[in-house]
Amino acid sequence: MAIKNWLTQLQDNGYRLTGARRAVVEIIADSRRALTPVEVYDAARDQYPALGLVTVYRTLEKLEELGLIQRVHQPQGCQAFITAGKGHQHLLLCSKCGRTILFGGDDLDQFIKSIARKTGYRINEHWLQLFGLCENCK
Amino acid sequence: MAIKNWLTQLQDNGYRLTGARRAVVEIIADSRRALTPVEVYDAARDQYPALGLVTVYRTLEKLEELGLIQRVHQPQGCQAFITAGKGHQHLLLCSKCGRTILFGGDDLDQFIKSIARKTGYRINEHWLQLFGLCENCK
DNA sequence: ACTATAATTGAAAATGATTTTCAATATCAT
DNA sequence: ATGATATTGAAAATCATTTTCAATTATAGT
Repeated sequence: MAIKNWLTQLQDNGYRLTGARRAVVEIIADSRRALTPVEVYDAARDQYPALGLVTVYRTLEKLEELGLIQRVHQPQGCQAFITAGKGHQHLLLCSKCGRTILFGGDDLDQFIKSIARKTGYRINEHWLQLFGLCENCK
Repeated sequence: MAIKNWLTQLQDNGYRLTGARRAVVEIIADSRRALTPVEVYDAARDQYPALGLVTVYRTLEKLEELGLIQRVHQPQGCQAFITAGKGHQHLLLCSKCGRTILFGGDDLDQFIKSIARKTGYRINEHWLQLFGLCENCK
């Protein structure tokens, strides 16, 4: 029931609940693939036909700001979004069907610490994505 | 002397050597920051004023195809390029000045294998970027 | 060196994605 | 219910990228 929760969060942060937002949230909160704004637009119009693409952009912006979705960077382009999950998460994407798994990754800490030591950088953000074939597609 | 080498590689792959290409290669081969097409365009015109932005796009395309540069995905956008280096490399970017370090990362193998086991995916590509502050900026 | 051929060029136009503007509409605290 | 104000979608504006095309230029063969 991520949908209810997301809607509540929008409201708690001073945003109004509208049909357009409900439709966008329903599509993206439940998706197990990263979706582009246009894909969200097309899917959400089944439920809310008056929806405008501009509103999709604006809603995605707010959901990202609240940390509910994250941008997914792929070889073909970087304008797709997917659920952010709790805490820091990494992505594993199927390059054939797009199905995506989120997984935690604090196991990386050791690795990152050693890079920081070697380079002298203070590392404060990292960003890992894995690509491959899921069980169905391989 | 990466420049000479890059030019040779272009030629060896059947591409002609032109002033425009020389200028683009000189800028990007030596940069320690990721550059957008427009940044390359502006910088390269010092040396070759007749250069067109279209040619920058086309040259970057070829350099990427030859594996000499790689696309850099950043929070602000994904259209910047930087030297690819040899073998598989990861990026460490300074979020303030943009200075970028490339480092190898086969230390990740263990981590990736365990994810593959847990998820059932066959993982064939990965992609890690670290962000932080370099020694000067921190 | 010279020539013929095909690759390459830059300008302009076309495309595609995203953002801005704006008047009409819908939400929600009262 | 009402009114203040956030939100909406359409159209226009903007911005990055790609395509088209005629002119130019690199290079292989002479």
